[in-house]
Amino acid sequence: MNAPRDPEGRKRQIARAAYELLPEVGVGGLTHRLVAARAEVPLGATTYYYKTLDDLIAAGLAHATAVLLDGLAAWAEVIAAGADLADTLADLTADYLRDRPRILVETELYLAAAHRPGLRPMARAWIDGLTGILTAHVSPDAARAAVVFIDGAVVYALICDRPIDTATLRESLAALLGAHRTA
Amino acid sequence: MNAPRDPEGRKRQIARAAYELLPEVGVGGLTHRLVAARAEVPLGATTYYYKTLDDLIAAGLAHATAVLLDGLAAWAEVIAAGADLADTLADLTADYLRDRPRILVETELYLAAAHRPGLRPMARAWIDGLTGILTAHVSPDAARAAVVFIDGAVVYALICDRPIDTATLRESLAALLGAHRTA
Amino acid sequence: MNAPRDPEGRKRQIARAAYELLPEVGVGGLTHRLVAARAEVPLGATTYYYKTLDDLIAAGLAHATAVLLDGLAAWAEVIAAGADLADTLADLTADYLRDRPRILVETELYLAAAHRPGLRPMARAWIDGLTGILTAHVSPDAARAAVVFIDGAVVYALICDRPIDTATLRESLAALLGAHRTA
Amino acid sequence: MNAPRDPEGRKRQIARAAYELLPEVGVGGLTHRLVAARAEVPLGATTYYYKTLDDLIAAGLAHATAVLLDGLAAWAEVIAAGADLADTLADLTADYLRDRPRILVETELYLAAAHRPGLRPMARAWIDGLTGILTAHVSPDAARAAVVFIDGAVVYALICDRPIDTATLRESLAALLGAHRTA
DNA sequence: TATGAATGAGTCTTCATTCAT
DNA sequence: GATGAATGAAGACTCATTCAT
Repeated sequence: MNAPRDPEGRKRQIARAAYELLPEVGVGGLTHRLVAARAEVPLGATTYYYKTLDDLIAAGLAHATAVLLDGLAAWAEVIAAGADLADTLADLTADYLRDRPRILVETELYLAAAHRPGLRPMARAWIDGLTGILTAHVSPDAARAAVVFIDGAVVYALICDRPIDTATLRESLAALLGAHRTA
Repeated sequence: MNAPRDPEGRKRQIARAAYELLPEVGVGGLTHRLVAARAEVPLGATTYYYKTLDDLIAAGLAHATAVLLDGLAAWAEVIAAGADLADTLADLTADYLRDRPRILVETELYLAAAHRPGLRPMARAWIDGLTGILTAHVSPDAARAAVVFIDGAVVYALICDRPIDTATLRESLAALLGAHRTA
Repeated sequence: MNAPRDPEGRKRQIARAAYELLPEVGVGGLTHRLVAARAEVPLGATTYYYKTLDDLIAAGLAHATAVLLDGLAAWAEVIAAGADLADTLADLTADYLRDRPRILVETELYLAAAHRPGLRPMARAWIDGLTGILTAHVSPDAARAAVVFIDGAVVYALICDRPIDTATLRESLAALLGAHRTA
Repeated sequence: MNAPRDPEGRKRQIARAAYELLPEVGVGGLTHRLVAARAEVPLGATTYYYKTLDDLIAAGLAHATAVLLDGLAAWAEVIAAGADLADTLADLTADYLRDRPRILVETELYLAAAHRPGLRPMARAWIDGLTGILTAHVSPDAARAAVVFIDGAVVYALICDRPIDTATLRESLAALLGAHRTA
């Protein structure tokens, strides 16, 4: 599908395929063959562009991180737009929680990073990014508390089918953002 | 260590070895061989007692769940003892977050359950258990919000080396437990 | 199901289970476990009564042979009753060909006997038995030719779904029984 | 013997080894390892070219079928040459029955096809092929009867050490080819 | 006598990785 | 540069068989 004479594109295409597969098969289920098939490139291409399986996994997770950060940029805009912070954040979070592949891949990233320190900067990018955005409006502690709560809601959504509803999110986030104010 | 001809003990021994390995190698890294070596039983014993690798993983996670619930019973006692709820909970959580193998295995359980619905009841046991304990003191929504926050703190601790400090935990938990009061 | 205190019956029960399984899984698919499950006896019973898997297979095939010879006795009666030989034989054969498990197990027996000379007497029992019955009415050569044809019809039925029809059987058998007359 | 980097040849070589082993160990006794050793290729090569054991077995049986059909082509020529049909066919059959590996593998094919419908077309190739050849000279029913008889002689030869002698074959085949004439 | 536990050999199969082309 | 072939290690799993009880 992609001309062999576009190395950059090929490499991205492979990383993207790895990213797509992550929520489906998990980090432990990723293989060169699976990625090659999904990316519709020959098997050799996957090892050519990513020397080892770990590299390939890292590439998939890096792509995931990029997507997460893209999403974060959107959050930043909405939040900057100004309405009530807890409200806005609750809405954004509720939307996010409905995107199961995304929260799955985020959690895969976290757990992979827990086992391999090399991946931690990527995992922290989401946390730090969102914390940074919120810090424009509340204290760092409050911001971090909100982020922690949101990540708790993510894992909650993974196993409880029915995620926390928006109203509850709003109330909790309001409480957290309101606390620490004096800190 | 465990004499043959003690099927019950043997089976538990194997499950325990699987449990021990989970934080070290993750669900995806668990193999019959690894478990057999750790449990110091012949390879065949692992498949004799647990027909498939999935069974073996489930056994390890079930053991983990039992340990988590044990821990929860201790929490229940301390909480019942009566001091300020947010204080107590913050202390318990802070201790818990320092037990890296434990929070690793909890997260492994969550992610595994996310992929395999059959494991979800085990994953929910912790959440529901703690929620139940807290519901004796606060509204269900507040209880659940606190639990969500604690689980967020767990994944935070996994990748940020330095967990949330006790004071921040206390303040956040107090805010969450205090909110929802009217709900 | 069978009282442990009826060794003879137990042994027969196991052999019978092996026999039942043969058309389903073939000689190569027979295992102690499968037989134990089918016979509803503990695993140990299968190895207790039949030292080795080969013994167990032989027992199943011996049971099959006994069944085949029983069937042959019925044939002998019908044939002795007197109607036209080719007619009678064609009818009997047509019925037989419709009993797929039976012709499957007969062929399993043949092939197993082809590989293991020790089983050949059992395989020959059917051929020799039927030949003997027919020899009362036609020359040995004609009898044997008819038997050979019938066994050809058996393997034909195995793979062609639709067996040779009775009319064709009758005509062929009549021709074979009529030939060799001078021999 | 066969250089790597000749995929076609390699694949054929493996199929051929499987084919050679079939009369020796039977379908049930065929393993990747056995085939790899016989073909003098590494173990991985067998699974590289034939994804599953079933594929490997099918490949061996397909090779067998090809050999059978080759033999049939020779029969066609001899038969076309013209001498008395029953005579010719009896001679060809007698020769065939002396080739034990060949008749073993033919029977393995039949039985395997009995269990797995996917293999039936291969099993029928021989039957249909020979029937077709004979149909040029006699009625379809007569042709098929002769083929059935020949296959009966095959299984007979497998277990009776001494196959039917040529004279008897001739007489039986003559009778069968002569019958059905009016049909 | 009878049986469930136990095990080690052996099977299929998958895959990361290497390499010739 | 790119790729399909190639392979050896490793894994899950099955089972005949043995043996303590």
